[in-house]
Amino acid sequence: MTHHPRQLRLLALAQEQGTVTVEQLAHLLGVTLQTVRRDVQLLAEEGLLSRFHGGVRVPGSTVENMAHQQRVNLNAAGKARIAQAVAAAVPHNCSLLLNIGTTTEAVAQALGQHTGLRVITNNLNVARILSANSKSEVIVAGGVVRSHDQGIVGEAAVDFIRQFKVDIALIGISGIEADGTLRDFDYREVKVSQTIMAHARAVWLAADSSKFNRHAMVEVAKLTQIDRLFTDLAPPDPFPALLAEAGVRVDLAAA
Amino acid sequence: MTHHPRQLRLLALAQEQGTVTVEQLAHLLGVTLQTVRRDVQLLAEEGLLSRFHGGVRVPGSTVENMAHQQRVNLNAAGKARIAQAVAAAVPHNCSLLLNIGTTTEAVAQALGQHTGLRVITNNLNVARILSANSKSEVIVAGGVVRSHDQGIVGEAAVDFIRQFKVDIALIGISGIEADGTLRDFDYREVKVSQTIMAHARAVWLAADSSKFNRHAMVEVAKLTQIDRLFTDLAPPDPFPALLAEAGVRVDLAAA
DNA sequence: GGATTATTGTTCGAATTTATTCGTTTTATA
DNA sequence: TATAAAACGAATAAATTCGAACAATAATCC
Repeated sequence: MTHHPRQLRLLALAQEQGTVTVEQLAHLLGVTLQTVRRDVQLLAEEGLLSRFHGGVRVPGSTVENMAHQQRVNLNAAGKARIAQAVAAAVPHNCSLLLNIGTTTEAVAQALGQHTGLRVITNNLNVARILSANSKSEVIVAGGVVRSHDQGIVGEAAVDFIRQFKVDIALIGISGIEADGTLRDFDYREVKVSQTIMAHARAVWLAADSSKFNRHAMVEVAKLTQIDRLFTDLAPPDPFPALLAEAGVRVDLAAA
Repeated sequence: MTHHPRQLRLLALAQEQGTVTVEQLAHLLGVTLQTVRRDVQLLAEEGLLSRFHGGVRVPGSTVENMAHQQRVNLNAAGKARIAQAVAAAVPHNCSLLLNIGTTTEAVAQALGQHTGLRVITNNLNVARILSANSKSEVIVAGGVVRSHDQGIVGEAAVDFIRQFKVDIALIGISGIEADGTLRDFDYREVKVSQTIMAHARAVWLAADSSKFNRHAMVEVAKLTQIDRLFTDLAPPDPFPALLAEAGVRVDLAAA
């Protein structure tokens, strides 16, 4: 006798939301609190869930990636819309390079239904999300794992990525400045991102509205190197002019 | 005796819908609940269906994703004890290679408090677990991600690992046979494991009691290549003699 | 055609699951 | 720290589902 479908739905809900209250679960599943508690107890005993007073969370979400989880939640709705737009633009059976960033992770999630993709990434979260989709092949770059965001950086990652040439590079970024430069915080990550861009036939940038005029130290690239920009709100001045001048096609994933 | 057409239709319906209740099936097939139950019992015994209270599901639709989690729970207590023993034997500030396997994941968990470790792995779960511990450096091998267990296999991973030479290789394995061979199921994973062993000054094997006399296809190594074995129960005959002959030091992590 | 076997439907007690109630434990707030 | 509110888990009753036994029907064989 295997799990009841309701229990699987419960697990899926927990996976989706990260944490869910017992009350939410009872409402979403259409059963009483007590039934939810029974299911939760069972699933927790099997190690499929961790529970806390009032609800459950996916197991193994330590304090460490909570900081990361919170970043994921920053403008989550906007990122999800961007991710949907990107996914809609990505054809089946093509090759992709994805770099580090919560936006690219959202895109990975949205690419779950694609078939025949070949995805190369230096982001362990992207690898984990996409490898659950057995219809696509996931290749992860080797190198040192950065603890705070599970990103792989360093010379080894750069060398690894140099082996490939893909259809589309999908880049997330920390900030876009008014002078038309894309910037990031970590020097090593910048090296990887530059390599990714150099080894793709097209470069797409996914950046939610909070990235405009946000300052970061290290220059990754110029806007002119970008082919398409996916964002959730119309960029503020002076970016529309800059983008037009750089020949960047802008895809607005509005609410 | 082959299957009744009705049973084939039942299977098709289950495939279509993912999950179906017994009642739905009775209605759709135009037979009584009892007949459906008889069919369902038969098909479930043949492994063609998984049943739950009230209905059935195709085996391995949603459940497949949980397979890994469930394997983690197999003899979880034994694995945890082994992991503690291994962690106690690993000195601080040393370099390690960890391969794929739920036991090595348990070890990774147990190594969380060590400082100054340098860990190289082809297991994304190990990387995730250990990268949360910022006092150690985690290096992940590059290559194709195997979806069912987040392991990295293939030529790229082998090449990557060849760059290093570490103090200790910690190996998990699928089965240990009575002829003194260590075996695994996936040919590509075997290649990685062999490379890991070749690039370490000492080879430690972590294997819970269920691995003895368990059959797997591909030979990874001989017992003679192992320096230490960590297990949770005294090995059955003829392994004590074999281990002594091979000069393997056995560490028993008993309850 | 008649006897035998296999399959399906019916009935009913056993087992499982769910909802309700209530005392206990945990968490939040003054 | 004391108090109130919320969440938890145990117990029980109601509802649902399961499986076994047996009768009815269909299929097969001589």
